[in-house]
Amino acid sequence: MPSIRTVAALAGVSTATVSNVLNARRSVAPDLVARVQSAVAELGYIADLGASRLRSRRSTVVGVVVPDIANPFFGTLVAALEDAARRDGYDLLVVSSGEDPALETARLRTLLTWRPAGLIVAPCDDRLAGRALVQAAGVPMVCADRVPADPAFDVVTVDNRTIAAEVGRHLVATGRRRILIAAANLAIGNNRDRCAGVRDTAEPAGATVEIIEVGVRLAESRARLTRRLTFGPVPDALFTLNNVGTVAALSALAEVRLAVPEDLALVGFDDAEWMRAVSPPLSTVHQPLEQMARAAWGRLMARIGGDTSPPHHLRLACRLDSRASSAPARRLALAHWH
Amino acid sequence: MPSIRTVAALAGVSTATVSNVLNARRSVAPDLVARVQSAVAELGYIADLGASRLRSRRSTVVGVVVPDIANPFFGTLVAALEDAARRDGYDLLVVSSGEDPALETARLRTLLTWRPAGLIVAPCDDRLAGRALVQAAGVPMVCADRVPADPAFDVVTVDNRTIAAEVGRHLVATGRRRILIAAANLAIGNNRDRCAGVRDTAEPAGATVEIIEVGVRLAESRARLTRRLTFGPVPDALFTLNNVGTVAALSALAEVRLAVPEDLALVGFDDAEWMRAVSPPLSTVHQPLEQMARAAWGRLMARIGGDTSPPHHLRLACRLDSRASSAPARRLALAHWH
DNA sequence: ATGAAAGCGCTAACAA
DNA sequence: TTGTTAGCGCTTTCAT
Repeated sequence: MPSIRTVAALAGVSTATVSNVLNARRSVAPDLVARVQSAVAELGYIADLGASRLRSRRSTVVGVVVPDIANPFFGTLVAALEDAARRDGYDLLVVSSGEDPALETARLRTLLTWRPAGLIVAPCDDRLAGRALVQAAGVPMVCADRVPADPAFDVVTVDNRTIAAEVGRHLVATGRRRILIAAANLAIGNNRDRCAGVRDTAEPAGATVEIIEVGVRLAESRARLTRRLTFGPVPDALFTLNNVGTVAALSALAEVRLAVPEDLALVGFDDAEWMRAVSPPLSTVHQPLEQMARAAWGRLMARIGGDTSPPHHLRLACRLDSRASSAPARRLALAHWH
Repeated sequence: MPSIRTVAALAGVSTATVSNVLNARRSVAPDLVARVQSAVAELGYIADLGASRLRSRRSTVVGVVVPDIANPFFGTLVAALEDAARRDGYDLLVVSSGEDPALETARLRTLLTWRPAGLIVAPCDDRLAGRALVQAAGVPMVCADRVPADPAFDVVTVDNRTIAAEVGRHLVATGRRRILIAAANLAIGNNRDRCAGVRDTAEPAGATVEIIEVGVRLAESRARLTRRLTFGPVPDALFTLNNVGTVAALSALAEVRLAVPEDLALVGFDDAEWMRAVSPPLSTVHQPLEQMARAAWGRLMARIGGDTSPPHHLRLACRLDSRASSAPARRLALAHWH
C-alpha cells in the first residue's frame, strides 16, 4: 500500500504538506492542494490511522463492551452508538463479555491495548471488576444500562423503579393479585430496582409479589419457570425483567398450558417489534435505547474533550406499552386484540 | 501510560528483551523473564498493539461489515465471529452498512484505514460496490450470507434454492395451492434463489407462486403486505424471506384478520427463539449461523496465512423446522400446538 | 543470550 | 507557506 511518502513524492511536496492537506490543519496553497489530491486519487491512498494516532496521540477509536451482541437489546444499543460515533468520526471496537465478569475484565484489557479514546460499557454485574484497569489507564468510561455499585464514572440508565411501580399499578388495576417476577439475576441492580418498584405499588394494594431468579440464559430460564409454574401456586400475573425472560416465559406458559391473558397477565421488560406483532400482543416496558446511546455518547465526548466535572448520573424514563397480554381477564373473551 | 521503555528501565534490560519476553519470540534467560514480568505487573503495563502492528506489519484486527447489527440475524453472526476471532487472538472492528451500498463502500474505506488483517463482509447487495477498494488494498476478504455477483472472493452462504424447494414441497404437501412470497429485495441473490426454489417444487405440483418485494424495513414491509392482502386475492400460504419480513407478516395478518394456520400457512426464513415460543409456533428455515461464522473465519485465517488457492465457494445446508404455523388447515382445529 | 540502533507511517515542532 | 527533522511505541536487524 502507498504511504504518505509515496503521495508526497508523486505530488512533488513534503509529507508534512500532504498531512496538512488531508487533515486541513494548516493552510496550503491551492495548486499544491490540487496536486496532493490528484496524487491521492491516483494512488488510491488511504491514510494509516494507527500511525496517525501514534504520533498525534489522538485516538479515534472507542471501545464498547456489552454482555451479548446477539441480544437485540444490546445490538440496538450498539447500532445507535455506531451511528453517533460515525457522525463524530470515531470507530467502534465492540466486544462481548458473555455475562462473565472475568471475561469482561479480559476484554477490557484487550480494548485498552488499542489505546481507545474512551470506553462505553454495559457491565455484566454491579461490581464491574475491570474498573481498576480502566482507571489506571486513565481512559474515560461511560457505563450504560447497568450501574456499577460505586459509580465513579458517568452512568446512563433508566428509571427502573418508577416504571416498575407503574407495572405494579397496572397489574393491580387490571385485577391481578398474585404477581410473579422472573428476574434474570439479582446481582444486577436494575433487577433489584425493578422488583422494588413493583412492590412499592402492588403490596400496599394487597397483592403478593414473589421473585424468582431464572438466570441469564434462555434454556435455564425456561426450565426454572416451568418448574415453578408446575409445582408452585399459579400466579395471575408474570413480569419478566428482560427480553430473554419474556421468551422463556412464553415457552414455559405454553408448556404448562396457561393462557395469556386469561389465566395470567404477562408483562415484559424490554420491547421488540415482534412483541407487538404476535397474538396476543405483549405488554412491554419500552426502554429509550436510542436516547440512552446518544446520552452515553454525549457524556463520553464531553470527557474526551476534557470535561472534569463530577460524574453525571442520568436516569431516563421508560414507557409502559400496555397491550392485550395484560388485559383484564374477565373482559378478554370478548375483546379483539388488534 | 507506561511504554515498553518504562518497563525496560524498571527491569534493567533493553526494550528488545521486554519485547521478546512478552511475545515469546527469542529465548530469554529465566531471571530476566522474571524481572520483566514483575516490572510489567508493577507498572500495569499494557502493550500498544497499534505501534506493534506498525513495526511488525502484522495486524490483529479484522473488519466486519454487516447490513444492520441490530438485526438479531447479524448480531448472532457477529457474536459467533467474535468468538472465533478471540480464540485466534484477533479483535473485530464492526460496522453497519444500513443496507445502503454507498454507505457500505464508505464504511469499507474506513475499515481499511485501520489496516485490518482481513475483512468479513455481508454485502447489502450483489454488486458489493466496495470490492475494488478492498482488492486494491490487497486485504483478504470473505463474503458471508450474501453472494457478490462475481465471486472473486471466498464466499460462505447457504443452499437457498434447495431449502426453499423443501418449503415449496412442504406447503404443497400440506394442501396449500396459492403461495405468496414476501421477498425483502430481489437485488439480493439469496432472495432470487429462494423464490426459484419454491417454484421448482410448487409449480409442477399445480400451485401458483406470486412474489412481492416488500423492502428491507419493517414499516414498509408491513404496509405493502397489508395492502396486498387487502386488495389482492388471498393466498393460502405465505413465505417470508427473512426475519424482518416474518414480523411484518405477523402484523399484517393480524391487521387484516387472517388466522395462521387456519386461513393461511406461514413459513419464515431465519429462525429465532421467540418464533418457537409464540402461539402458534412459527415454521422457519433455520440457517446454521455458527457454522457460517466458523467457516468464514476459517477461510479468512487461511487467506491471511497465505493461502492463494482459487476462491472457495461454500454452501451450507439449512433445516426446515416445520411447526404449527404451517400445519394443514383442516386438522388444525383439533390439534395441540405444543 | 542480550543490547544498540534503525525504522514502520505519520504529525508536530522548528527552520527557512 | 513549505520543508526538514525528530520521534510516537514498538519490533527487528545487526552486533556483540
